[in-house]
Amino acid sequence: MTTDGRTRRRADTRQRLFEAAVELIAEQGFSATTVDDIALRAGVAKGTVYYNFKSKTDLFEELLRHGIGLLTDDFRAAVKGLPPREAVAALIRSQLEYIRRYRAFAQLLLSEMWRTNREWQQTLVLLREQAIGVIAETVRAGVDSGDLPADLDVRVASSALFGVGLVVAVDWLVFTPERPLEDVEESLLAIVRRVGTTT
Amino acid sequence: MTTDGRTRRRADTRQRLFEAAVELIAEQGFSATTVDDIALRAGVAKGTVYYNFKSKTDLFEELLRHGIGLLTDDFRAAVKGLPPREAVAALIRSQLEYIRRYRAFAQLLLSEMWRTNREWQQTLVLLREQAIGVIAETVRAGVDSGDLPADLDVRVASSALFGVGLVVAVDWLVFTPERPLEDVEESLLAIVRRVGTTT
Amino acid sequence: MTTDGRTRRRADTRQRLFEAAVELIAEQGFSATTVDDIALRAGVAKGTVYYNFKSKTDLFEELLRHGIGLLTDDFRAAVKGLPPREAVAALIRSQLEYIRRYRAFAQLLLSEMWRTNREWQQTLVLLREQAIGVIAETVRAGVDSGDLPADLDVRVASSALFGVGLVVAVDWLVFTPERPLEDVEESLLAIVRRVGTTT
Amino acid sequence: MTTDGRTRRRADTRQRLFEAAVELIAEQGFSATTVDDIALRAGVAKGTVYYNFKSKTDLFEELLRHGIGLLTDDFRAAVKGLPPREAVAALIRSQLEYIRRYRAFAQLLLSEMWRTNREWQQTLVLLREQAIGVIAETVRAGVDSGDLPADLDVRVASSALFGVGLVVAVDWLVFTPERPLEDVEESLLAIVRRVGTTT
DNA sequence: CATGAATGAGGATTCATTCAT
DNA sequence: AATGAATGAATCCTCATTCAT
Repeated sequence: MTTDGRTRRRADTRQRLFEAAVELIAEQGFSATTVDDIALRAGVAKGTVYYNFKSKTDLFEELLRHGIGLLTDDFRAAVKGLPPREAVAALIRSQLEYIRRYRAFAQLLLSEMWRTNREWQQTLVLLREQAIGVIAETVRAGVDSGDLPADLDVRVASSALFGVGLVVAVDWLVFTPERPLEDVEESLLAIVRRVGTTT
Repeated sequence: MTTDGRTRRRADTRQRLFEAAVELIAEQGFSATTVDDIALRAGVAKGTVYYNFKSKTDLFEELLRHGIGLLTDDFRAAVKGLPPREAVAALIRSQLEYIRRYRAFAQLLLSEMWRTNREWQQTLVLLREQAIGVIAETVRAGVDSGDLPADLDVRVASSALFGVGLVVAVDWLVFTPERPLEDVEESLLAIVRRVGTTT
Repeated sequence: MTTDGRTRRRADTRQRLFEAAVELIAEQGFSATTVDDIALRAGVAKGTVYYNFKSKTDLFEELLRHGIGLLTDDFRAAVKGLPPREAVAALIRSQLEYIRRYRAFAQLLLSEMWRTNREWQQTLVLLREQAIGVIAETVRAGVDSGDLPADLDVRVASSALFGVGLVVAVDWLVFTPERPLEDVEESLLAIVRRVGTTT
Repeated sequence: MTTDGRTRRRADTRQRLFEAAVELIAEQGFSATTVDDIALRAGVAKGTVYYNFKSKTDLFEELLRHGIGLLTDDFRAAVKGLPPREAVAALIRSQLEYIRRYRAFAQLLLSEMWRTNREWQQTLVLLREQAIGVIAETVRAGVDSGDLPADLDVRVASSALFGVGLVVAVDWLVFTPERPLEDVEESLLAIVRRVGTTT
């Protein structure tokens, strides 16, 4: 049908724009990436970017929403039905796999997450809450079940877990991509176990 | 003497420009920060920026050099004469204190360190080597002395240590600045010890 | 019949587009009014504008033709069979009523009539001639019949009459719409009588 | 002195930009006039426009302020110390001379004054008040002195006087510039006297 | 040593127009 | 008869850089 055809065409275009934008912004940052670059890499005319998004900033915010949405979904799927101890390991694995798959998006997050005073800061903080929320639920379950120490600050620990996972994974992919994922996973697990028992 | 007066005045101006630039770039990123912004915050005329630096990029590179130079100096001072085990702890403490003091610079590093394709990438990688080099020397000494496991990948471990310290400290200062430094230090030490014994 | 249905539908659409365009152009001017705006206010898709008119300029020119055509018709109907003196009064009344009814179109005329260098200037000057022509015929009849002074410059007087009627009426509708039409009519008549006797 | 030199240079540039902008906007309207056009005609680089004005709209608003300021000054100078009857005549003469001298600005006013919904509408209405205010003072003095009928609506009469003067003068300059100013002045005076005695 | 007016290349955004459905 | 996704030229605006003072 006409409507479907049009809808699909438009959705395709948006997807292409997302992909082009993620890569470029990961490499160069938001401001250094031009709308021309994005359109060129997506293979559409510049005007098409504006037909599909209100502005460059809008495109970026939707991108953040989309990317963190996927990560949050992965997190939820990973912990589903697992006992606390295994759930934490599953989250780490899930995060690593996500970052390996969407490396550009992860780089971009790493660059923007601890900035302040950017237009999309509010959006980003909210999205961060969302992703860290899933980790926090898992950690809390661990605390409740006695698998993790009762005095653990759930918020702080979840935030740190997220951040450490992000740097370690990105550092891996950027500087020593030949290391196997399992190796990195092992290091991260060691960190978590340790943190769990001391803080 | 006149020359001295001028030299001092100029050094002052440069310092003011450094400080203004660091803060702004930490908040908004390099591209989003304008030379006008920098001059305004430093309280000088725009032309003065160009009287003191060849270009905006040049200012930024000198900034990186200056900032990482200080950090490297701190690292060296911290480990001086210490046995391996204590030296690692001293590095962590030193990094935390540095970041608490030059928080904006740390945010800026966190944002730029894992980017690719930026003009100053080469400079930054070199500077990173410099700082991580000090950590690596210490870790290697630990391996040699048997305080750290013989199969530890020194390069990887040092890089991770640097990255984890950076992200944990910045996350701390941005999201839970009320936590005492000792608390954060404790968490980082736990991580390091654990990593040391497993990887 | 199908054809009739289509024709009527099309005529409807054109009328809706005219109305939307007149209002918007009166408010903001031709250049500041976008085809998107027009389509939106008319409640049709953008493509529909181009299905019905060759271009934005074409729509505007047809609009001018249509609007001034109506005015000229009103003028002709108003003076039909009247003696010169009453005919001038009838023209004024007619112009006022027209402007009250098509206020947006009048504003638009006021804005465009004394411009130069616009694409449709030629069209507009022609249309202006047409409307002023009717006034001029009436004035000339008055001169011929001795009701108006023999040395009156018919062209100049008619042009001024038209212009003064336009500003006074629009000023009335924009700034003091509560004034009754008769009041405004009275002022205009006073002007005309006077001008008639002096120029 | 340096500061003076700079200040003067800048003021010169602004003046050149004003002159270029007035002419172009009078011919084509605000939206149809590009900043490139303005810069080109003023003989400066495009960036200079933005160094001197916040935006194209800002330039236009300052232009309106400047132009109507001059007119208001002329009005005040014209009526200074004159008895009511002569003062009105002086105002008309003053307005005509102003329009002859700044014809482009007058055309521009005629085009924008009765629009609605433009960004600078508020500014323009205020400026209009300012100019009409001087006329109103004079008219009121005439009413008070008995030179003008007691039941005259001062606001309405002043507004109409201003509008009629504007349209008659512009019509004159656009369509019959060979007519001598005195001729036009005579017509306007006739109008005013008549209006004065009837409304 | 410092200034700030001016520049122009470059980047974000708009919008009339086209065209496949 | 109508639609709306896509286009790209035109436009507004920004900003690093220069230079005369």
